[in-house]
Amino acid sequence: MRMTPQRAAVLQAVRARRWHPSAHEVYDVVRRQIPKISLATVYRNLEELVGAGKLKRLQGVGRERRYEGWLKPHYHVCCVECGLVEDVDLEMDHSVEKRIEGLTGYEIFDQSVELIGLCPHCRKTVEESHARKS
Amino acid sequence: MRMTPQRAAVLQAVRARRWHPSAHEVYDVVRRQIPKISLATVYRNLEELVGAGKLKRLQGVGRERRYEGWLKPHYHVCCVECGLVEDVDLEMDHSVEKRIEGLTGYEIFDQSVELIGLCPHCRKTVEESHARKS
DNA sequence: TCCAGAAATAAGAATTATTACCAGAAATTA
DNA sequence: TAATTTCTGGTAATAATTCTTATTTCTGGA
Ligand SMILES: [Mn+2]
Ligand SMILES: [Mn+2]
Ligand SMILES: [Zn+2]
Ligand SMILES: [Zn+2]
Repeated sequence: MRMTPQRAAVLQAVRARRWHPSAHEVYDVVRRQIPKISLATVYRNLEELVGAGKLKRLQGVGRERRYEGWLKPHYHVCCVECGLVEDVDLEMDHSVEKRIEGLTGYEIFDQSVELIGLCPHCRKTVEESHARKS
Repeated sequence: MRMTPQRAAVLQAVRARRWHPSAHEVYDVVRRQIPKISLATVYRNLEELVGAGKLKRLQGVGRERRYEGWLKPHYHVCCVECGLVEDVDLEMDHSVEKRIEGLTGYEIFDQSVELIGLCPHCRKTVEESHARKS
């Protein structure tokens, strides 16, 4: 796999922050650097970088596919209200993997854990609207 | 929410087996009972049943949205090779939820855990192709 | 250095999954 | 019964992703 300017820009855009951009969001970022880049090139390179193990694909929260530059396994918290998906910097517990390998006969090599709830901001909003009703 | 024949058939189709059907797969099943049912009705009712807490939506593995009739929280094993998603009947560990609530300020009320790997069948296929190469 | 693939690109068409819309049917209410 | 509400089937529209094709860029050997 050649490292073209387009491909490098895509990789860097996803790695940049701890962020989980969709293809279109990556496109918007990369376009500032390479204005003529095609959306199809972004899609293609995202998938190729996943294939090469340089990016991960997020288990779909929401409609679009999202990508991940932080390769270390980690938990995600997802807000059902605003759609935010944030990383949690906490050592992951892998003990369940072994147990499930024995139970199912699968060979497990990764784990995707999303904690579903309300972010601090939406929590406030929801509590206020409850108070208004009662 | 009225329980119309269409809605009941959709609910029953998802509950039937421990399976994770897409809207179109539900459509194919329900159509045998109600041949004139519209695909839009299936989509609409699936979402309404999720809203009413009678079905759950699966965190997207693959491109279509999948639905779940087994409401008890449980682990899923996903095969990267063939796309199979299976239930694991094992009591879930909820201890991490509390820890993450404290850490992030989120209010967590659900958890979605997918164990990514190879199903017993694909495992065999992959091992054989490795042997052939060497 | 020049050339012949091979690999990658931009642009846009096509495909797929989902949602929106609407007119009429069915159920509910007064 | 008549008015109102809810739901349905059919179809059009939208959004995300993939495919196609002509063109450009790169690489390794003559
Ligand atoms: Mn992450
Ligand atoms: Mn399940
Ligand atoms: Zn939020
Ligand atoms: Zn498999």
